Amino acid sequence: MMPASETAYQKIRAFILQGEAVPGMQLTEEKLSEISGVSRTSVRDAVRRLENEMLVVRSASKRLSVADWSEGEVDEMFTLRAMLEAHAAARAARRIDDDALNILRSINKELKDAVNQSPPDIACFLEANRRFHDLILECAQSPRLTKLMPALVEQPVVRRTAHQYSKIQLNQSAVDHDELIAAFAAKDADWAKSVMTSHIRRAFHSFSITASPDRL
Amino acid sequence: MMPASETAYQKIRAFILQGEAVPGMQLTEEKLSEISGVSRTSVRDAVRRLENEMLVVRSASKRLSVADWSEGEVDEMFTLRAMLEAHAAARAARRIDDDALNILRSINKELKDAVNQSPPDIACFLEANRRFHDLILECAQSPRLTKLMPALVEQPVVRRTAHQYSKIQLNQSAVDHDELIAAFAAKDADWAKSVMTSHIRRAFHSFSITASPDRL
DNA sequence: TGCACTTCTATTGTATACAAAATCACCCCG
DNA sequence: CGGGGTGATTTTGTATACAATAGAAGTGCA
Repeated sequence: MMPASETAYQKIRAFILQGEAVPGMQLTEEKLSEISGVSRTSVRDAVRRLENEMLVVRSASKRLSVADWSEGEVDEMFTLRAMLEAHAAARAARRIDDDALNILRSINKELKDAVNQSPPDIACFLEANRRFHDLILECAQSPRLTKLMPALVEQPVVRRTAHQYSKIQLNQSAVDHDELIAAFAAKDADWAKSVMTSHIRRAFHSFSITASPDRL
Repeated sequence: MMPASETAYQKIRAFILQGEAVPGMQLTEEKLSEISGVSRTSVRDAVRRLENEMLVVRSASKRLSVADWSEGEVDEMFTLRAMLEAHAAARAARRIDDDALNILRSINKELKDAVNQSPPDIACFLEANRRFHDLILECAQSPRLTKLMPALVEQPVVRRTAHQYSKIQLNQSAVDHDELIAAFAAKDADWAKSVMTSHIRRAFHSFSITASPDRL
């Protein structure tokens, strides 16, 4: 049996990321308790975690709401994420072993398979993409980096775009990943860093373009 | 009256940072509850915050202990801090106004006064230093950066060195701050970024040198 | 009508009691 | 003696009840 606070965390997180919640909407602990089916104590625990990931925010008077970030703040998020993931890639390049390298290759194969479905299997793609980046983070062997990253990925705003990626963009991701793998295989930290920076920043701009219709 | 969880947070934090706790030492919620004089509920709240700042860590079996980082992890911490504070300085340079600039000047004056005492007033220095960096962070206007920084400053390990700064090192900090202020006044983001990078990395190496005797 | 003041209600904060899980100490059996 | 299991003890997890506080709604007075 999963701990109640973990249940609450996952349910609330899904509630926020999978579209049932609207950015800016108010949340009460009572409501979240109903949604997740556990007591407020555990909900509060879960909310703490979500606060750190900046999926929910607390107003001056301690009331909770679903995070809603301005365009400028989304820019900043991608900038920080690019900095930190690039740094992680550089560290990983120096530390990665053949096992991890092979796992990366196999994950990226899954990712390509997902892209080549018609239509592309976005859920699978996102899942493989997540595992790919997570493994790199693990190879970087930096507990601090591992702690900081969750606040920079999977923001509420991301869901607006997920299903709008074009096949070309999805393919480009796979190509980027291949080049990252090459950089890792060569143990070239600078190369890995550059590729990762481009990879994240390209995703950012794809995001901006495909997301903007939402704001029209 | 301060909220109980805030009381707990401050007391436990002081307990860890001001030398009563030993890195690696085990902590129980019960013990922390006694130390802080509030119930375990509030202690758990406080502990969550401290976990995010990575001042305490949780073992696989959920037991708490005072964080204890390897040399390599301290290096990584300073590297990340240098990256993020430099980024913050660059943003601040583009956004800072005359009011904030003047406050920075006045804080740095306090800092210099503390250094010029005989012996230098370290507590005052650290306090002014903290406010200086905090104000820059505020001027950077990046909620994410603000969220991430606490995990990169005031680590348990820092206290080993605080009182070992030489007057030369303290003075160099004041000089760095002056140059930062100049960069801000000129709204030169690149300049500010470079100065901040040097500032943090110099502190890191001063730390390494003065801290190493502890490890002999 | 406008505005302060005062209930009343909704929401968060805290303590306590109990449940679950992990660790430890001990004992039994090989 | 040593290993494994079993019961006791410590420690963390969760729920519930109640307290404190913030927000909303109403009320009376100028």
